[in-house]
Amino acid sequence: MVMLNATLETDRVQALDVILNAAELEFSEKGFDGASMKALAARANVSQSLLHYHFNSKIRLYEAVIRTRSKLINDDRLERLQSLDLNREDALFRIIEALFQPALGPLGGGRAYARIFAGLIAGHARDQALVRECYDPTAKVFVEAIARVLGDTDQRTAAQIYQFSLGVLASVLSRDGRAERLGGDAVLPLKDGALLQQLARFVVGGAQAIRDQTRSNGGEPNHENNP
Amino acid sequence: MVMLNATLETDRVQALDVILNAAELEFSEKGFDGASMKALAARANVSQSLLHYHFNSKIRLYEAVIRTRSKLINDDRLERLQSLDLNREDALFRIIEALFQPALGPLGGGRAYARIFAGLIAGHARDQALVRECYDPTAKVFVEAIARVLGDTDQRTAAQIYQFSLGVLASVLSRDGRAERLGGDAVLPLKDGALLQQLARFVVGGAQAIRDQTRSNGGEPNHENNP
DNA sequence: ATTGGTTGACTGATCGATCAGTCAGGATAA
DNA sequence: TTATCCTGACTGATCGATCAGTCAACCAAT
Repeated sequence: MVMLNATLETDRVQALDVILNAAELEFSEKGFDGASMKALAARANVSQSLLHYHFNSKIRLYEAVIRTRSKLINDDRLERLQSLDLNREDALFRIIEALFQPALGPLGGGRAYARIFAGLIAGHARDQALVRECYDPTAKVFVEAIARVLGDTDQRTAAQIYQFSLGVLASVLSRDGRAERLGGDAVLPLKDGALLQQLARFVVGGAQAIRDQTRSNGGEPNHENNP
Repeated sequence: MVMLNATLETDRVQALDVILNAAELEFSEKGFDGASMKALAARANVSQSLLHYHFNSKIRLYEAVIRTRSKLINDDRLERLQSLDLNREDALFRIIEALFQPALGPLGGGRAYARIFAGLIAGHARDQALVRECYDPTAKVFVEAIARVLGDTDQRTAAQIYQFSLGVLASVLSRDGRAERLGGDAVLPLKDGALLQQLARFVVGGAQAIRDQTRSNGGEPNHENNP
């Protein structure tokens, strides 16, 4: 009896999560417009009406998915960042790790959230306000950390490095075996740990290259064609 | 009379192009599923039936848009690549320029094709075969060029660098002012020329960082957790 | 030069299917 | 009872696609 009640209550509490998980999968595979509430409800084993009961509309459900997942990711990101010693030699590398790891790991929703994230990078008008709300605050913290670690690098350059980094991350998140395809016949995919190392190394190398160039130009990267 | 005929003939020849241009804009703004044949036809000032008359189906029209644009971009890419001296000091930088410039310039469809391209990076199952057909051949050429220029770098690593590079490109192509937003209040967007320099510098720095690390590990980047 | 047959470009009307969303009401626990 | 959770039945709108048919241009035969 107690167990039954507990189970029922657990089921009820989990009802929203079941929907959110199904929605995350559906939106990830089909995109917002491609996903249908009917298929989504079938995936969650609930009626389509229940989706509207809990989330009112398709776009609200979509936003809920992103808010939920982005909060998990960004909380993890900030926690990792705060535990870093920014004075260390490899501080930038650690910052990039802190930025990427939460998205790559199980907290990032595995493969489920990947294409949604990549879609957000694409910058659809529909998602702009949502990105502003869910990702900009954490992004600003990381941009400042990057600027500080890179020495006298200004915010603009740091923001660009951050933008580039997210692009690199997105290219890997929604991986479909293309790199392996292009690499040749018998190429095995990297394990996740090694992939993260490779990613961070690439970004750090790129960031330092930009930093060095900017410095040698006296802080003005676009000196050409300037009036 | 002659002029009238000429005008009519010109109009008829351009009809397909008008549709393709309208489709490119519509797909870019709304995505494949978000775009409707009705709105698309209205944009091209033709009847919806004409779209099916010329292209049979929505997906075929979508494929035609990508085939057309990707051919322009890739032909330009290969032409630039072939005119390079890969033995120069800055060969890698030039390769990346050859890879990015055609997508950033007017040949890349301006802003129109940007989000379609970014969407392809996202790796939707629908687009996989199309990417294979339209982009893989040129991609392989660039991967080989990167591998050669980086010295004794294997194809796998070069393919990864290529994948990262496309991610960086995509993050910039569908730009919505986020970098400027994150960079602070009074940040002006970079001019396109300077942006390309910044992009190429970042990628080259990242590529060299990966190359150096791979070399110091004896060509095996993922030495950890390996049985 | 005028006819008649043929083709290609194009459209309006309309199809069945599917879309997101609504609503009255059942089920259940407090 | 009251409140909350949930469903089946339903709606209007919109989707991509198909259809018969219009129109102008061309070609060949007279």
